[in-house]
Amino acid sequence: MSQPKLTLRPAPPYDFDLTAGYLAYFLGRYAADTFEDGAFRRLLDLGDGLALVVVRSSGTTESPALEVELKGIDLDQAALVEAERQVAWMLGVDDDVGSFYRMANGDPHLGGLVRGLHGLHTPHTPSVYEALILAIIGQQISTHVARMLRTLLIQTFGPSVEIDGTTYYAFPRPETLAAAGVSGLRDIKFSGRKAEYVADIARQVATGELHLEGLRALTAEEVVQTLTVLRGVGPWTAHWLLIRALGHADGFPHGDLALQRSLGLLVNGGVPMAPQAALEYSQRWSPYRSYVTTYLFAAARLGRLEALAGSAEPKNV
DNA sequence: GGCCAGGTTCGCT
DNA sequence: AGCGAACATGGC
Repeated sequence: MSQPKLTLRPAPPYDFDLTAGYLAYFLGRYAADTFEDGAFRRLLDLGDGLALVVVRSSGTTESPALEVELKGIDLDQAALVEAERQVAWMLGVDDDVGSFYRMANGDPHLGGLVRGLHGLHTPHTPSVYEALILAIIGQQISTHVARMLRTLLIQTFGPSVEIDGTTYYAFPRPETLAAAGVSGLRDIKFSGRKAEYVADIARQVATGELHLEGLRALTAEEVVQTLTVLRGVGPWTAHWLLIRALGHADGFPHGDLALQRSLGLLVNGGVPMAPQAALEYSQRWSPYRSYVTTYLFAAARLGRLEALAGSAEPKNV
């Protein structure tokens, strides 16, 4: 059993604790991702086999370095390269926050938000498919319930392996979810509607009818157009994927309740902004709205948003 | 128990 | 086009 190691050098500034923490929703464990005791762990499904990646920081925010360990299987060179690519993508190591910071520092509301989260990069899901399934699960339900459903999905249908006494789960393959079908998903407490959406998309991906990775070649507008054709996918989900799966810089899910509240705290005297008002207001942050969204969610999850609340008068909504 | 929660679809004007 | 209601589930 080989245990290759490699080093990643993220684009500074890069705060590993913040970025990996955000990926795990600052809860230590979230779905297939864990970040505990300074180590980010995730079981990757490389097609040929499963590989547990363990990542730790060996640098600083201004001079970042990550040590990556691969455990659990004998990896050939191609799998090694693929695992490295996926980890780097997940942890946003190539994400360059410099131009966003320059914009934010000239903005009356973003300065404090950005300073408190210095070095947070946007993390990504390994596949577009994973982000899509996770996003649909998260629609309209509380973050707590969403977390429960996501964990249940992964632990029921995800490929797993036991390493050093701990069981790790990779994200379920589309053919597994397609086979589970609506009834299999209903068994793990999905609503009928969510079960239909997820089973249908999994089936389309499994058959090759839907090629989600192909979205990487498209513009943001084309991505939204393509995705919203799918049943169960609206503007919120499409924009969420721009940010979390595709690494676009200017996604903005203005239909998001939490985003409307966060924005209200930041710029609207605590009054949540209506979706259209939020969208219009956000134009001034283009083309960096994905970063604004990520930083707002990070601040909210860390309970820091109230401290940043501006004194601006409520705008008409 | 009733109400709400990090939307989307469907059926009405 | 735009608006309201239904959808289903767990937690407070």
